[in-house]
Amino acid sequence: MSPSIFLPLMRELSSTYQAFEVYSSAHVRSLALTPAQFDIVATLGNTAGMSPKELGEKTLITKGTLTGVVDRLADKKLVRRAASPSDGRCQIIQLTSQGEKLFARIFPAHMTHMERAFAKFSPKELAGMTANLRRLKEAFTEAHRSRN
Amino acid sequence: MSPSIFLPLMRELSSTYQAFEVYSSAHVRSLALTPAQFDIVATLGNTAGMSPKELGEKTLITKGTLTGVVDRLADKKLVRRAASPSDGRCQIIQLTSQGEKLFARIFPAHMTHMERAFAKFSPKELAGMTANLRRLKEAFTEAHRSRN
DNA sequence: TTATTATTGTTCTAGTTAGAACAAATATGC
DNA sequence: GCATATTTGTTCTAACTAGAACAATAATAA
Repeated sequence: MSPSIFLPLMRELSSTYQAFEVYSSAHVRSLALTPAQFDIVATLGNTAGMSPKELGEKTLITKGTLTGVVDRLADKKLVRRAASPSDGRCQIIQLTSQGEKLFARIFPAHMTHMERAFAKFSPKELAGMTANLRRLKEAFTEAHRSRN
Repeated sequence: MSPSIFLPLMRELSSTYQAFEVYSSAHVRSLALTPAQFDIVATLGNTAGMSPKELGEKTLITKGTLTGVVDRLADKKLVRRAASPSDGRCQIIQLTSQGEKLFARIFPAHMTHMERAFAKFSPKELAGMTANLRRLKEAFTEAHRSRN
């Protein structure tokens, strides 16, 4: 297969994700959070908390990075670390009441911001794009798993 | 519009791009380059060189970042900065002969690596996904341009 | 039990990232 | 022509990033 067949898709995936990040993070920054910090707050919202491992899986932030992001949120008193009762290695990270208040204020606002970009698509189109991306993701995952 | 309509697409775009990066960068790193460095070398390959501005536009690396990436490639003697004859503010960045040799060796190898992930899709499917992503990108770009 | 292995989270390093402030050079408006 | 505005690339800062090494804890196997 010639690269000319799939190179445009590679480029388009990168530039589309980049455009998404630019649009999303401009708003997130105006709320005095970094994109990574927003992801953590959004993921912890409306939950009883979760371990760093689970949090990293949901937000796609690797564990070495996660330690620092959670540190900074803890400095801001938005998040708290508690020991897991059942496993001495684990923690439970949860929003403080201040963090919950922030979540309640900014999460709906961010959804409203993002909605503007999707307004031109029908639910069916959105579902179709989602399904296509999922297949593409699985192709990368599978190729990565079965590499030499 | 409820976020439940577009949130899955946001998540899928992020996770698909992440899976792409993981698969691609595992190979790039085995070639002793970072993903950003590989992008620069790949973009300069088979050209007479270009300004940092143009290089940044093609690779989606912002100018502040680009200075450092080019510095490190110049330290490795893979890239050279020359003054533009027509514009005193501009430079021309080009591959050294060592950089060209590296490009000739690793670019085809990386394409072969990437091809494995796309093998299961028909050219028509790839073109369809590319077109969908382009529409999505334009929606983000348009929403960003017309933000208050 | 006891030894080995795996998991969890932190630390460390090198690098990337965006954004803002800045200096130099060019372009524009009058 | 001259003052002003824009463009270009560097520098600076704060933060994120992945990957590897590490210590503590837990799970498994003998």
